[in-house]
Parts: sequence; structure tokens; C-alpha cells
Amino acid sequence: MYVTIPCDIAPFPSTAPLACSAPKAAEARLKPGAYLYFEGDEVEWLYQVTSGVLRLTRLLADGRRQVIAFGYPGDIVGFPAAGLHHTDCEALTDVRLQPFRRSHLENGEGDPELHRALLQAALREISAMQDHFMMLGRKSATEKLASFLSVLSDRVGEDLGAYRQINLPMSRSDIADFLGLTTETVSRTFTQLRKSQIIAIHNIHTIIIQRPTALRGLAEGSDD
Amino acid sequence: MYVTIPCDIAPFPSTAPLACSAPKAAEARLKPGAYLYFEGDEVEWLYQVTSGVLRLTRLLADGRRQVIAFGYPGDIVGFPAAGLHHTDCEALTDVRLQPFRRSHLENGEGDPELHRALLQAALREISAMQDHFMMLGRKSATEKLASFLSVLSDRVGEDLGAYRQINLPMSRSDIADFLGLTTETVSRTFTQLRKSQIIAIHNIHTIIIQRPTALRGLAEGSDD
DNA sequence: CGATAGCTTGAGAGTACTCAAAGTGGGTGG
DNA sequence: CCACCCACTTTGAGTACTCTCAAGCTATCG
Repeated sequence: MYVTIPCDIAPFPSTAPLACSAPKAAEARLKPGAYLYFEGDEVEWLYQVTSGVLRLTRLLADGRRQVIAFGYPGDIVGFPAAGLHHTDCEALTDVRLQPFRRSHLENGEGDPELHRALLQAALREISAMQDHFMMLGRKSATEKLASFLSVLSDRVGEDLGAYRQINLPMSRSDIADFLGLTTETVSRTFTQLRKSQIIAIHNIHTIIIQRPTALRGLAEGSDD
Repeated sequence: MYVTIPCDIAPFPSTAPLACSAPKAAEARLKPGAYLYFEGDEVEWLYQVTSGVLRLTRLLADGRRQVIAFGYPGDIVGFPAAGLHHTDCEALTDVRLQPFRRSHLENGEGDPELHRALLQAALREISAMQDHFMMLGRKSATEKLASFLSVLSDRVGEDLGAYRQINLPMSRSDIADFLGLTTETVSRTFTQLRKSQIIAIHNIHTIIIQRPTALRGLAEGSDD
């Protein structure tokens, strides 16, 4: 899950299960705090998130951390490079996953449909990451957080009368490390959006979007 | 070409041509300033850079620009998402390219070896982009520029006695838009590296690296 | 040789960061 | 069941880094 508002034809991965004629591997489940894999692990499986939220992170030697992505339902995680995982992957909530053998991605034998679907997911991933570059490199703190909330609202928000509600299972520092900010700046920016009546903070992990259009405007750089 | 120093087993794409038993398409050539494709174009071909340098960019509505990557020999550019190009691609120098039909990536028919090689390139791309997130989100101006020069030195630098020389065909503002900085900051940072005797600026497009180890140190955050 | 685009340098402003302290809430043990 | 504890979040004050705006410089090209 990346967060810059994309100009894509198909902005979001479908939450529909991948077409798959081959017998499916058993669904996997994770508890909050459990790790699905670590950086450097050999890749044996890719996973499509069925429900729940994952966090993919990467560490710098001096401890600086970057959250590479959040894995929401429909997302596929675990793409190998040189056969290895290149992020850590932790469950933020209860998570259900549909595993696919790495071999289904890397050699189409077995199930051409599945091979094709996994490849398309990898290509969509590249495009989404390019969007995210723009956000990390070129957007202000307000634009970043507004983009983040806006995309989450569109993708996993729930209607709440005239408003929209989103659940944020991740911590403020997860959000900061995703957007290239500090926790303090994330917190201050939340406060600022709340004081502008654009959002309300029901509790730390539940945000209500009161003025989606204004939020979208901020995300795209209209500075008011 | 991304620039955070990666921890990969195989950090750089091979400059060797992709294995290909199928008859090859004719080599393509571009003059400096020529565009290979634009954002939104239908993808018909992917290209492996044989010689020269490409620049891949993406624009925001208000004109802010992000340079997504530079395409150096060995790199493969033009991965489609939903069948379309998602960046503009311009030649910075004379460029020679080996084209591959998109169908070779998307359905292995014809040449399984080539299919496999293009897929692996896409997966390597994902990993390299994840490294670049870390740089955009978490590194200072000095660390960014030092990383940039360090990786270019390793990848396309030439020995010059005890030193190493690199050619920078791109403008300062290209570098700025790649690293998420302004041209002024890039320029100031060059000056600062020059005054520290870490690099010498032979001319705007030719940098001599006098102390590669110090440069590498700066790239990785040792702050001296 | 002059025009011009790109680069460098300077001064000042603003945004996000750092360090510090207070507030909040969930979980645990008494 | 309540109180305490600890981790997380928020707020505050001051700083530093990068940006903006502006002017001078350089190199290239006609």
C-alpha cells in the first residue's frame, strides 16, 4: 500500500482472490506482532493479504528505519530479489493470508493464470512505488499525511453518516517512518488537521474524516 | 539506477545482454534530448540500455518533478503497469538500446529464457526502489549526494591514477529532482564536498573522487 | 562577441527536527 | 476492581537544515 494519489487506471489492487486453478495452499494466519519473514530470509512463498494489515520495514545500520509499505487486503507481499526477502514483515493486526509458491511467480509451470496474476502484481507494485517516490521526495508534512489519510479513506474507510471513518492499526512512529517524518511532526500534523476541522480523532487508532474534499485538496498541494 | 548503497548480493544489474535465443529486434538509438516514451503511452517495448544514459521522470500537477531513475547500461526500462508507461523517458546522451517486446515479459511464449530474465529484472527493480525509499525518506542532503556519487563511482567510474572519475551527463536540477532536494542545495553540497577535498570538480559534468572512503562514509551517515 | 541557460553563492525565512516534559490509555498485578 | 506502570502520544521551546528569492558567475552556442 502506497499512498500518493495515483493517476492510474486501476489504482487499487483488487481484493478479489487471485485466479488460481491449482490446488491452493492452506490459508495462513498471524497474530499482531508476529513476523511473517525477515530481511535476508530465503523466499519460498508470496502472500496475498486476505484480511488485516501488515507492515514492511527496512533498517539502516545506524537504526534509522523506513516503513516500505503497509500490506492491506488485496496486496501481495514477499516479492523476492535474488531469491531473498528484502524487508522485515510484521503483522499489525490479526492477519489472514493466501500463500503462493514463489515458483508460481518465477516459472509459469503449473498455473499460467496465477503466474500472470503475480507478474501483473509485481508490475503494479513498481508503478505504485514510483508514485511514492514523488511523495517522499517532493511533498510537505501536511501533504504527506493528507495523502496517507485520503488514500486509506478511499481504500479501507467506512461510511459513518456523512463522514468517513478509518482505522489506523499502526503507531504514529510507523506512519512517520512511512512518510519520512518524525513522530512529533506526525502528531503535530494530526493536531493541525483536527483544529482545521478536516478530521476528528475519535481515538488514537480511529480517525473520522469530516471534510474529505479539503483533505484531498491538501494532499494535492492546494495550500489552504 | 538507484543510489542508496544496497546490501544486495547482486547490487548491480549485469551489463551483459539478456540471454535471448529469439531473433533480436534491431538496436535502437537516441540522440540527447530525444524521448523514448511518455507517461501514458501504450507499452509495446521494453529496453535494455546498451550505452548512454536515460532519465525517467514523473510530473505532479503543479509542476513539481521527481526523477524516478537514471537508466545506465545494463538497466532495463519501460516496465508497464496496466499496459501503460508511467514515466517520461528522455536520453541525456547518445543512447543505444536493445528492445524487447512487452509480450516477452508478459507471456513467456517465444523465449522462456528471455521471459525469465525480464521478470528477474522487474524483481530487482522492486528491491532497488525499496533502497531508494530509505534515501529519500531518511537521509540528509550530504548523505544523499555522497550516496549518489559513491554508487556512480562504483558502477560507471573510471580509474584516474589513484583517484576515480565520473561523468555526470545530467544537470544539477536532474540530480536535485532525483534526490528530493533543490538545485541550490545540490550545488552547495557539491561545493562543500569539494572544500573538504573529498571530490574535485573538473568541470560541471566531470567529478573526480579524491577520497572514496570518506565519500562512502558520508553516504552511510558517519557525520564527519 | 553577446545572449542565454545553467550553475554558484548569499541572505533570510520557514519547515521539520531535536530534546524535554507532560499527558493519555491499556495492561498487569495486587 | 482499582491503582500503578509503562509505552505511546502530544505539546512546547529552541535549533538546524533546507528552501526561497535574488544576484552574480560561467560556459556554451549562435
